Amino acid sequence: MKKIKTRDRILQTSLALFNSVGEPNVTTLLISDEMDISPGNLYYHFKSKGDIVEELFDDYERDMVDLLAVPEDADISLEQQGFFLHLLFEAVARYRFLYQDLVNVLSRYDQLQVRFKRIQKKKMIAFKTICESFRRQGIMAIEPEELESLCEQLTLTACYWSAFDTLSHLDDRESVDPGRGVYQMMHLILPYLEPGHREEARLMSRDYL
Amino acid sequence: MKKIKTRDRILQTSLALFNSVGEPNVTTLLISDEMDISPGNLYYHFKSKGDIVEELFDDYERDMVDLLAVPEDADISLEQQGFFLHLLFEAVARYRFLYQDLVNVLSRYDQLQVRFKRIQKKKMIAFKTICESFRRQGIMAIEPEELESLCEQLTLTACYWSAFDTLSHLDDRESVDPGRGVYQMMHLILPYLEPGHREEARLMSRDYL
DNA sequence: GTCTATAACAGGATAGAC
DNA sequence: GTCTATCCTGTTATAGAC
Repeated sequence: MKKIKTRDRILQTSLALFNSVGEPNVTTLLISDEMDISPGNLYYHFKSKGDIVEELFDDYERDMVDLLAVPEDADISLEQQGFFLHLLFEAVARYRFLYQDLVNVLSRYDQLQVRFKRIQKKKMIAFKTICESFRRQGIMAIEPEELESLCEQLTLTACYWSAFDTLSHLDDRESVDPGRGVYQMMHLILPYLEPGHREEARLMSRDYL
Repeated sequence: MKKIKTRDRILQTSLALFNSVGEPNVTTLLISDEMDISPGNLYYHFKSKGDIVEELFDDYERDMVDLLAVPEDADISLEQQGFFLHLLFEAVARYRFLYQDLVNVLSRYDQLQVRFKRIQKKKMIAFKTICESFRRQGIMAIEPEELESLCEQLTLTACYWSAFDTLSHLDDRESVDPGRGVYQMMHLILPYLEPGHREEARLMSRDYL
């Protein structure tokens, strides 16, 4: 029953508010208000709002780098891939404020831009590695040109699905179900799987609905 | 050689600035400065910045409604579909400021939210209509479940491709090439086409690169 | 570490002269 | 229609007491 340090509570509260009403709409005053501390106290722990955003981005980056370290020449199963996608969508959902106002946020904190792009590239490479593994195992049959286009599509979808989903289905930004995203990603891959494995993957995808 | 009315120049300049640096980063002062008029003059023509955004949105909505009026039971060719996609991406690129900071913009002008969602739905229906037409003509073979997922994917891609593309490839937001987007959309459809037509579509898609 | 008060500033918007 | 000057508000950030 340890009590959480104020500094950490600020990060926690900020993340929650950013995700629910959008980073640009969250003022330092709103954060301190929500926590029942004074604005001055907030500025004792962080020298600017940007610092809070950056520290949250650090966390995001760490999570992503860990997750995207896909082994180069392992045999990845369809099931493992489903699990991977699940974790990926969860991570994205945890920091969805970044994605919801991506261009805006990156334009105001431009040190983040390079780092974000680097992560995007890592994602794309991870997808490629997985597909290559599938191909080696005879699970997938795909031409190089299609592979390129598929991986771009997977990266785009991983990036924007949650924003798209909240936009079209509900009006509150509180809860996001990663399942639909995983389902959608699997359906992108499906057509390129060998007929036998395709059925297996289709059945698996339905579990995520 | 008629001279353009100030009111229209404001709309024009605003759109250009919104697209290039993002709507939230454009102040009314920046707009008037760019046009070499006074801020007061701007407010003579529009009672608020929001009004400018709304009027631009009106244009966008009109363009979209026109474009998305796809005839229910016509036989649509692959070529017509390519042309349709081309026009769609051009329209989206013209108003890309909306998409780049979608959640943010829609949260600040909430009258737009409903209208935007309505357009999104229209897009999805247009894609469905086209696919149904392909199926009737024996160009496409697809299960209902995949059709649903494909149309969602097409809608998502139409929405976010340009933002994604500018993010990953260049650093300036001035010019957007709609071609890559069309190519990518075609490659989403490709796997569901009948083998004969698939080759035709693949060749066609390359023209857009 | 936390508070209150307030400075400093930016952006949206208005008033009134020309 | 257009200008200059100015107000108002919200937001970031700091100073100094407790």
